Amino acid sequence: MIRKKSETDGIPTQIKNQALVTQRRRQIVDAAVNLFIENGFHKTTTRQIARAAGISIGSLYEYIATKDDVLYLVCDAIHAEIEQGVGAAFNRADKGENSLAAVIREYFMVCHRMNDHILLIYQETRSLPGKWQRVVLENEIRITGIFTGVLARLMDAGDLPRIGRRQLDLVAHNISVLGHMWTFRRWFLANHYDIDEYTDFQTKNILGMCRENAS
Amino acid sequence: MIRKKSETDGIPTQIKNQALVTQRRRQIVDAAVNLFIENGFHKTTTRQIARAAGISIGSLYEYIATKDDVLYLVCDAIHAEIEQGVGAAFNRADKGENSLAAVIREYFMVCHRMNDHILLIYQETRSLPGKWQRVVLENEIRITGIFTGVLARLMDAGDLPRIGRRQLDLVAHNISVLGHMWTFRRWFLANHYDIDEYTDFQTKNILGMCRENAS
DNA sequence: ATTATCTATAGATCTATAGATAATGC
DNA sequence: ATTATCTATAGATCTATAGATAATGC
Repeated sequence: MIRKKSETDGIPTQIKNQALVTQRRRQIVDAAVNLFIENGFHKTTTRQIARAAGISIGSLYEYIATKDDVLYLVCDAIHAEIEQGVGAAFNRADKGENSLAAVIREYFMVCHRMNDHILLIYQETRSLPGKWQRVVLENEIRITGIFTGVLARLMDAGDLPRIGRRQLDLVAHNISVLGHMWTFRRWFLANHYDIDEYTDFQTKNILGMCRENAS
Repeated sequence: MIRKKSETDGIPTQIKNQALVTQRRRQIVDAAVNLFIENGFHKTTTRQIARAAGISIGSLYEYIATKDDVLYLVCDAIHAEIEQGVGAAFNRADKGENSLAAVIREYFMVCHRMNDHILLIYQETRSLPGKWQRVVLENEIRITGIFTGVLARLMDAGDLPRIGRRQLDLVAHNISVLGHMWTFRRWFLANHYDIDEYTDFQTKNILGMCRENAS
C-alpha cells in the first residue's frame, strides 16, 4: 500500500542484496505504519514490528540500525504517496478556469483517504532525530510547492488574478493546511459535514483568497 | 505561568488537604509542561517530573495515580490559559466593524505566545486515555465556540453579512486552525513573515470567507 | 565461504509501590 | 494520631546485539 523511494535512503544495513533490502524494508514499513497508527510510535515495540513484518527481531536489526529509522522510513513513505497523488492531480489538470478547484478536490481526497497517515506525521515528526526531521519538513515544503506551481501557472494563463509572490506562497500553505485540517479536526467535521461539502466550502474560500490579495 | 481549573479534576489523590493538592499539582504541571515541550511526553520520566517539581517520586504519586494523569493536567492547564486569553479578547471587543479583526489579532497573539504549548497539544493528545482525550477535544470545541459567538454577535448587529449556521461554524473552525497553523508551520512561516504580516493576511482572508458565503 | 536469518539474552531503563520517617494538629 | 513525605526497590519492560544455524552460490 505504502510506496517507498527506490533510492537507497541514508539508513545503513548489514545486508548486501539491495533488492532484498528494498523488499524487506517495504514489509517493515507496511507493518509499522499500521502499528504506529494504532498505538503510536513509542508504545509500539520493535518486537511487534518484527512480528507483524513476518521476520525475527534479529533480522529486523539487519535492515535498520535503530527504532527511529523505522519511523523515518514510515514518514518518508507516507510523504511519497501523498506527493504522488498530488503530483498526478497537477499533471492531469488542464489550464481551464476551474483547474485550481480540480487540484484542490483531488488533494482533499488524498487527505481524506490518508487521514490516519497524515495525523501520524503531525504527531510523530517531533520524535525523529533532527536529521530526519529536516528531511520530513522538506518533503512538506515540496508538496506545498506543487500548489505554488498550480497557482503560478493559472496566473500566467490569465485564469487567476495575479498576486504577489509572498501572498502566493501563503495561499499555497493555506491549501495544504486546510486539507490537513480535514484530518486533524475530523472528530468534529465528520460529524457535521461530508468531504464534498467541506471541499466545496474551502475551495470557495481559497478562490476568494486569490481575489482578496489581487488588488 | 500555567493556570489550572480551580475545580478538582477527576484525578484521585491520597492527600486530604485540598489546598495543598492544588498547590503541588501546579508545581507538577509547571515542571512537566517544560519537560514535555523539550523531550516529549514519552521520553520524559516520572522521576524527571518529580525532580523538576521539587518533590520526591514517592510524593509525586500521592498527587496523581499514573503518568497519564500528568499529561492530562498539562493539556487542561494549557487549554485553560488559551481560553482565558481568547475569552478576554471576546469581552473586550466592542461591537464595531473591525472587532472581528481585533479578536483575531488577540487570538493569533495568544497562539504566537503559546507556540510550544499548542504544538504539544497537537502532538500528545493522542497519548491520553480515551476518557481524557474526549475532555481535551471538548475544550477545543469550547474555544472555537467563542469565535462562533463573536461572528453571531457581529451578524446580529449588522456589522457582518449574515451566513448560514453551518457555514458560520466552519468559519469559526478556520479561525482556530489558521491560528494554530502559525505554530505548526512556524518552521516555514517564521522564516519569511512576522506575526503581524501573517495576521493581516489571514484576517483579510477570514473577512473574505464571511462575504464569500453570504449570498 | 558467504550471506541471511534466528534464538536467547545482556544491559539499561522506567513506572509504581511498600514501608520507614518526618511534620502537624489536637 | 494523623497527614505528608521520603528512600529503596520490585517487577516489568524494551532496545539492540552476540553467537548459533540455515540457505545460497561458486
